[in-house]
Amino acid sequence: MIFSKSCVYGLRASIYLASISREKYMSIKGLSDKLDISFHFLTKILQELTAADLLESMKGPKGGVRLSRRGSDITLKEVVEAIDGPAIFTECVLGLPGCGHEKPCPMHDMWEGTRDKINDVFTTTSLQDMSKEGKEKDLRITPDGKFIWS
Amino acid sequence: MIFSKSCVYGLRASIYLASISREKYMSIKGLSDKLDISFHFLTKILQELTAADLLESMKGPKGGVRLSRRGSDITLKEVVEAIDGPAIFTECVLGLPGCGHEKPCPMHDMWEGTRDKINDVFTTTSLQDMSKEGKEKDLRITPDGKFIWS
DNA sequence: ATATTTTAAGACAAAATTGTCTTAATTCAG
DNA sequence: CTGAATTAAGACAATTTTGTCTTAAAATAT
Repeated sequence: MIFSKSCVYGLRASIYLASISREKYMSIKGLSDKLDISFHFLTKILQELTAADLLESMKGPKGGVRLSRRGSDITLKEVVEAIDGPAIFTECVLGLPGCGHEKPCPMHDMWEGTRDKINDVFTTTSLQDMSKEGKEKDLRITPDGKFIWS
Repeated sequence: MIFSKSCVYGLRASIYLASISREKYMSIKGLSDKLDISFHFLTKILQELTAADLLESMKGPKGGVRLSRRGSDITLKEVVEAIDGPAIFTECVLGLPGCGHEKPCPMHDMWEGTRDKINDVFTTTSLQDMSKEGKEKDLRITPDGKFIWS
């Protein structure tokens, strides 16, 4: 899998959050029900996004999480980096430290262009782009078909 | 990391094998020393490549492993698929089963082009391409600088 | 034939990831 | 102020990945 499960869950949750009002907080329990993800596990993942200042959280009744900025202003790359780190956007395929233009590995040249493309699409795509796409076309963001955007 | 460690080790080993004579078998011990990979772990990985008919193995003195076809005729994709499976070349970023043109997820369109590009470069690049690149330019395929192609 | 070298196979251990649970801290409602 | 709802934090368990070790099987050389 290209991203860890944590990262996929983080993407699903943040894309969904971009589809609802940013005024109110949404409870993690509500999110975990909606997205069919274990509540406690999702809590831990969202804490990472909160620590990365992509989400804001609030305790107590009426508490929950919400995007800290407009969905149009948060890129998919930011979410991925907050959870899986920057490796996918920067790292050598063979995992060689310091691999780069100066000191490449044999796969460097064939991979660099593709890696840059991955970086590009994740940098230029916002959470809002994804939530809009999903909501307008009524696409699912969970394995089962039960998910609804409303 | 984009590929599992097993997969990276398998790539390093098969690229190296493409740089030497296909007549003789190279012992896994020799490979593991050269590539600085645990002997037993590498053995298991190479068994997967042998099971996938990318390598041939021979027991006993003078035994070892060698490419089962010319290095120019084995793609990087075959090696990756034999170890990590086809997911990276086919799978949805959000991990949704059945995600595709018919039944996409919100990320499908933005990802498909990049995924196809990954598929392309791994399909059109052979083990020989990589070993030639590495040998001619004397590039490393291990983290330390001790590796030598000769 | 026998001993040596080497891969094959699989049990086992360690580490990382994924998932669960409990307790504490904070916020809101009455 | 008190109680209920909710996130924060971290201990713990399960699973997967990574790595090690032992024994068996096969091939070579003498």
